[in-house]
Order: sequence, then C-alpha cells, then structure tokens
Amino acid sequence: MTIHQSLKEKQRQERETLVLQAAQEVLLERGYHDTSMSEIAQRVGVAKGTLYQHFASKEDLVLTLFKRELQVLQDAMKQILKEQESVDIRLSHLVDEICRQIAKKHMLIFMWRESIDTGMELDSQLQAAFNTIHMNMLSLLDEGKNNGVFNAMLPTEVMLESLIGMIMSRLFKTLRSGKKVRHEDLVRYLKCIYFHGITAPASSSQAYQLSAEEKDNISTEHINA
Amino acid sequence: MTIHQSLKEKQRQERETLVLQAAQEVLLERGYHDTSMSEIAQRVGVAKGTLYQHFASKEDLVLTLFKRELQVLQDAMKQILKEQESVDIRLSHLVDEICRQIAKKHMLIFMWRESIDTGMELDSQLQAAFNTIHMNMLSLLDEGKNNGVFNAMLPTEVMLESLIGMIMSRLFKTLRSGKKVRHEDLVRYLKCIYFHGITAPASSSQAYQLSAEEKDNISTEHINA
Amino acid sequence: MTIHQSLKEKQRQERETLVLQAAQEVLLERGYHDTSMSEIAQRVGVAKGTLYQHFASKEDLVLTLFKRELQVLQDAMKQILKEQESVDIRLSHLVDEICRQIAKKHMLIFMWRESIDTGMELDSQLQAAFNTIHMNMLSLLDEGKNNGVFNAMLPTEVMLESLIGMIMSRLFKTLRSGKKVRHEDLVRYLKCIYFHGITAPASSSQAYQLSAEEKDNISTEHINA
Amino acid sequence: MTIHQSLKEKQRQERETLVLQAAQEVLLERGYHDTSMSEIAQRVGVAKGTLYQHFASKEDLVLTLFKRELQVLQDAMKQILKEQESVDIRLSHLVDEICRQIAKKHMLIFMWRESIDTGMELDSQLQAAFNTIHMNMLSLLDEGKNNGVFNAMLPTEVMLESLIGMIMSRLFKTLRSGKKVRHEDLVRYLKCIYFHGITAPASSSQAYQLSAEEKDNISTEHINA
DNA sequence: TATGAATGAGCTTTCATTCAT
DNA sequence: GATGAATGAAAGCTCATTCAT
Repeated sequence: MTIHQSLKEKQRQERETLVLQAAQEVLLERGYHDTSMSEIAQRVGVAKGTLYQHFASKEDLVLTLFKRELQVLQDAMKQILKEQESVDIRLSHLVDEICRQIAKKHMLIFMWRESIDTGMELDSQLQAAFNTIHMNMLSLLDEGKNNGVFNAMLPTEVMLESLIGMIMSRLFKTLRSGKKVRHEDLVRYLKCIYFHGITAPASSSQAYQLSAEEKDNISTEHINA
Repeated sequence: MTIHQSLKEKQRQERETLVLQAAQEVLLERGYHDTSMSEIAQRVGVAKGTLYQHFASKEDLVLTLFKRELQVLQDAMKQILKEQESVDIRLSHLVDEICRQIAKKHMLIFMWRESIDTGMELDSQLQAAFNTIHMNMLSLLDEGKNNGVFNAMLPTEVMLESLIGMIMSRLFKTLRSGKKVRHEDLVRYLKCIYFHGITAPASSSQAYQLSAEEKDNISTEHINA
Repeated sequence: MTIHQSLKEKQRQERETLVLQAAQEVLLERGYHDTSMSEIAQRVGVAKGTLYQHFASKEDLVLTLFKRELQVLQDAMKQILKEQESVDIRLSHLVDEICRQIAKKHMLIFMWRESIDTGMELDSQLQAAFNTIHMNMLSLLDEGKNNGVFNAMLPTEVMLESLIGMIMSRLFKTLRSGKKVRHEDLVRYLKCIYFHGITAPASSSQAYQLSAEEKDNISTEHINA
Repeated sequence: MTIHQSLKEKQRQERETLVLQAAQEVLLERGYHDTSMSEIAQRVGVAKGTLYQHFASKEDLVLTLFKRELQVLQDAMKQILKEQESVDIRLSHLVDEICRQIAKKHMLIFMWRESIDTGMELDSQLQAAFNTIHMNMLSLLDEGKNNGVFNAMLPTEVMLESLIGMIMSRLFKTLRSGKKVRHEDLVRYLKCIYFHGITAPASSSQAYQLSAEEKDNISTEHINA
C-alpha cells in the first residue's frame, strides 16, 4: 500500500515537473499573459483539466515554478556562503552562479521582471525566498564593507540593487543571442565593472590597476571560477 | 477662424494629454496587458469611444505615450552631448538626466521593459528613437575609451548594457518609495559604482574617492544608514 | 422674404441631392451595413451632423433615396402605360426602361434586394410605391392575358415575379462588368426568353409544346385564380 | 474506447448541427450582418464561447452552413446529370430539385444573394462548389443548343443567369408564404415560362406555338426594339 | 483521476446618434 | 444651421476555470 502510494506519488511528481518545464518554455517564449493553460497542457500532452489537479490556478502554477527556480539558487548560495574565501571572492562566485543559471534559462530574469512589473501578488513563500536571498547578499556586502574590501560609503541596498540590475538586464538576452560575447567573458566584464567601474585604471599610481598578483588571483579564482 | 480652430485644437491637445496621463498611471500600476481601455477612459472621465478618436488602438495609444517620453529624453540628450565637458562629465550628466526622468514617472523603465519583453512590435519611429539614444551613448563610451578615460578593455556594448541595467532596475521604485535615500544621493551612488565599482578606494591615492564637493553633498546620515 | 426662403430652400434641396448621390455611391460600393454615415458625409464634404438635419436616421436617408429612385421608375412607367401600343409592346418598353435604369446605376437591384432581405421596415410610402408599380405591371399582364397575347394559363403573379427575378438578377452586374454582352443585346435576349422561352423555335412541329402529361398536371383552379 | 469516442463525436456532431440550424434560422430572419453570435448561442441554449469551439469565427460558421447546403445540391445534381433523358427533361429535373431545396429552407437564395452582395470572401472550397454547379448547368444548356432543343441564338450565360434569376427571386418567399400557389404548380409555371415564355400558345392546334406571323412580329418589334 | 466541452466575464473596437459650441 | 467630439450600446472574440462523463 505504501509502495503503491509512493509509486503514484512519484508519477504525480514527474507529471508536475513536466508541466512546470512546459510552462517555463512557453512563459519564456511568450510572456505571462500570452501563455495559455491550453498550450502548456498541449505541450505536456495532457488535458487542461489535469493542470488544475496540480495547481489551483495559472498564477499558482507560475508561482510554483518561480519557487523551484529560486530554490535552486538558494541551495547554490548556501554552499557559496560557506566557502572559506574572502568576501569579494564569495561574491564573485555568487555572481558566477546567478549568471550560470540565467544562461541556462532566462527564468531568473523573467521572474524578477514579472514579480516587479505585474501586480502578481507574490505569495508569502516566494516573498520569503526573495528575502532570504536578499538578506544573504546584503550580509555579504556588509561584511565586505566592514573588512575594508568594499566601499563603506556606499549604502548596502544601493550596492545590491545595482548588482541585480546589471545582472538582470538585457545583457544575456541581447549579447548572448547575437553570439558577440562568450558567456564567461560576459560575466568577467560584468564583475569587472561592478567591482572596479568603467573608469580606466590609473597608469601611474595603479589605483585602478590590478597588481600582477591580484590579476592572477582574479583570473584564476574570480573570473575563471 | 484661426482663433476658433486653435481653441478647438488646444482642447483636443489637452484632452489627449489627459488621456496619456491616465494611460501612464494605469500602465505603471498594472502593466500593459492588465490595462484596459475602459479603465483609462474611466479615469479621464470620458467614454471608451472617445479614446478611439485620439488613438487608433490601444497599441497606438501606448506607442504614442512612449514616443512622447522618449522625445523628452532625446531632447535633453542633444543638449548634453553639445556640452564642452570631458566625456565622463557628459556621461554623468546624461545619467543625471535619465534618472531625473525616471524619478518623475517610471515610464522609462516601463518602456524599456515592455519593449523587450512583449512582442509589441515597436513601430519604426520608436525603434529609431531607441537606436539614436543607443548610438549616442555608445559614441560617448567609445570616446571615453579613446581618450583613456574609460577602460578600453571592456566591450562598449557591455558597458552600455550594464549602465542601462543599473539605471532601469528596481532602484528607483524600491529605494525611493521607501524614502530611504534622497534622489540626488541615489544617483551619486549609482554613478560612483558605475564609474569606480564597489571596491574600496585604495588608501593612498584618491582614485575611488568622491570629490570634496561630492562628499559634502552626500548626507552622512544616509550613507551610514 | 419669400425669395430669401426659396433660395435657402433651393440650397437645401441641392445639398440633399448631393447627400443622396453620395449615399448611392457608397451603398452600391459597400452595401447597406458597411456604409457609414461618416463616409457619406465625407464624400459630400459636410459634417456628419448635417446629414441628420436632412434625414432622421441612416434608415431614413436610404429610404428617401429608394423613394426617389422608385419615383423615376414610376414616372417613366406612367408614360409607357399611356402609349397607344399593344400590351406586349408596352411591356417590352417597360422592361427596356427598367433595364436602362439598372444599367445606369444598379440601385434598383440593390433596393429590391435590401427591401426583401433585410428587415428594413419599408415605410408606408415606399410600400405604396412598390405596390403601385406592382399593380401596374399586373394590369399589363392581365390585359395581355385577356387579349390572348399572353398565356392565360399562367397566374399573373407568377408571371410578374418571374420577370422581376430575371431582371433583378446578377445579369447586369456579371455580364456587363465582363463586357461580354452589349446592354441592348442583353435586354433583347432577356425579353426573348421571357416572352418565348429558351426552347428552340419549332422548325416544323411541336417545339414549344408541353407533353400531354405536363398539361394535365397543371391544375386549372390555380391557373385561373 | 472507440465506442466512447464515437459517442462523444456523435454528440459533437449533433450540437454542431443544432448550431447550424439555429444559425440558419437567424440568418434567414435577419441577414448576415444583423445576425449576432449571441443570438445564435441563445437559440441553441449554449454560451457564446461554445460556438467558437465548433467554428473559428462567425464567417467560418456561415461558410460551413453554406457548404453543407451546396453539397446537398451538388449530390442531387450528380444524380440528375446521369439520367438517361433528353436535356430538357434533365434540366427540368434539376430545376425541380433546386426549387425543392429552396422550398425547404430558403438558404440557397440567401447564399446566392450574400455571396454576391457582401464581400464575404467565398473561400476556395465554396467558390469551387459554385463553379461546379455553374459549369454543369452551362454544359446542359449547351448540349441542348447543340441538339436543337434550346434556342441556339441565345448566349448560354444569359440563359443560365435568367434561370437562376427566376428561381432565386422572391417567388418562393412571397407566393408560398401567402399560400396562394402549391409548390408543384409554382415550379411548373416557372419552367413553363423559362422554356416557353409568357406568350400565349398559338390558337389553332399547338397550344404553345406562336404562328409564323407572330414570330416575325416579335422578333422584329419586341426584340429589336 | 483524467478529460475537454462548456462557460461567461471581460476585452478591444465600431458607429449611429446626440449636442455644446 | 453647421460642426465634429463625445457617447455608449453592442459586436466578435479569448481564455481561465469548472464539471459531467
């Protein structure tokens, strides 16, 4: 009986995953409003009604998808935060991870936009997930400011939002789709700008230059990570 | 006769402006798809049909709104590009201007998002306007790279997209709505990060430091908040 | 004063005629439902509101147009009926006249169709006009039957409707538009069929005869009705 | 499974037929433009949306109805053309059939009118069906002319259009609705006029013949008038 | 439990008619 | 009188959701 149930439960999970994958596809192709329950059902190969056995509504379906995606990010983040590295390197790794997930599917960008633009009342769980990520990143930035690694004169919130803005921009859609820039390079440039700005490194004093040591560090650890 | 006509024309313009304002409101609140012609009409206090005397369709209405907003930006940009200042200062002024416009109404952010996310076929005029702005900013960045002011190792496109990403983020919506940061400070921080990155300035030289003038302007309470 | 009034009245009449002409044009091009008051007004070069000073409604406008057209037919008919000719020749002339009017503008066909197909409640005047024409033609046919010129076994109503059906068909639209047949020939063929049928003229024997069986089947009660 | 499917399919067909019947009713009562999907739905007793599960659009619904009706005519025509009878008898049978169908529901008349008057782009299938019927009738008439049965001096197209005009007139609507004439008689009269004209048959023996003198009279006066 | 036809609220758009100027 | 912007009822159509099978 238990086995039977767990088998059924397993099948249920599998179907749910299939639905979420199909939903992701359509969502990314058409956007929230032009995504119809019919099309999702069709892609999975089930009837519309079946979707409603897994999800209470279209919104619920999308929210669930969002949560799963966020969970992946949260898990990766947990690992990165535990690393025995300096803040800047941990932050660098985190950026790598986010960009990697974005590169796979632009779901993160999509979520971020939808959750802001539409009224789609983020339910408490999703809100919490966003908050956790938010807090963790703020902590990282604060730690860096306390350590003298990051500029203490910048409000941490502004630092965070700037980073998210840069990452969640059209960068990946536009530049990657045109095949102009390799993903790794793109991320490296991004981090370079975020950490050091676009101003040219001072030739004489090396203010903006990276020391040879630092360069090695970055190219091997931050950038190539 | 001329007076009569100009009076009617004036009224027409006024009503059209009212419609566009109402549309802007609803658009910002609900997003394109959840904005209904009914609600716009209701807010202006006219009948639905009246909207169609000014605009051929919902899309036309929104596009017109977009064009007006972009025109303001384009005009300001024209002035700024003519300034007899160094590239970094001109770019700084441009960022000021964009942020000022965003602060007034978040229409720019909205436009930028909608124009990317939705298929809403940007008509050729709007496309051209976007391109002009894009080109001008790329020129500015290239000039800076040639002058040795900006980091020549960064691809100009990436520099541009990063800037736009930072500006068009939730920053203004989130931080300004919470009244945590004064607008001027917010812009200053933003530029600081974009130009110099979040890394702490090297102790010796002042490369990453804010000018004395700038420092004074930044109220310490906010920075330390 | 009277002169002044009559001048105004004259202008009024002229404008009304212009409106009716424009209406006719659009009606013929697009059909009743796709004819908009706006387009009529535009073609005349007046404002929509002006139309309503002449006609109470769109339906009234069209009805008035119909009446004028019918009046022309009625007047011509009056002359023809007075002719000192045999019935068949008078009928022939009448057919000529109707076809001539149709050829000028297909308004007659249009009227006939609209007045049947749409519910457009024919107002009493128009009804009366139709009736008058109807009666006159029936009289002509009856006279012919009494004179032994027309086949007395055919119910007059059927004779009339057949004639109208033939005339008001696609004939003029189709054949004339393709320039296949000259108008005069077309009318001649039409009358030939109506008067003599399509059967080949008997060279020797019974070309025009009905079989005995058919004759028996025609119930005399109906024919004499 | 098959049984289950066929049951569903059957129900589907039934409902579709109901919709088409209701559509036919309203169409006949009000004409294409004044027929609303709402009213059709109301008469069937279903929601508006249901109609769109069967037909892609209002036009599609009507076109489908037209095709079904034409198909019935085409099938009957096929049989008639195969008959081993003289052309005039086959044509006579064809007229019988068309009139029979018109008598049942005036859909044929309606179709014929709408297809001419409205721009309703007859889709290629319907166009083809119309053409087939057209061609078959022209062939029949030509055959008759070649056989010396029909008057070879009349253009076949004119013969055809005259016939259609007579049949598709108000005859059935008007006369049948007044119950003045029995259907069979009506058709017989119609054919009598079409085959032999309204002119009285020659007095002496041959019921329907014109004397040579009369013939001359008509051909010179009526026809050449 | 899966199905998919049915539902109906709600959307964009049209246009005859009105009425303040 | 002439004007044409404003009106608003009504149309065709969509799609998330329900529910009988």
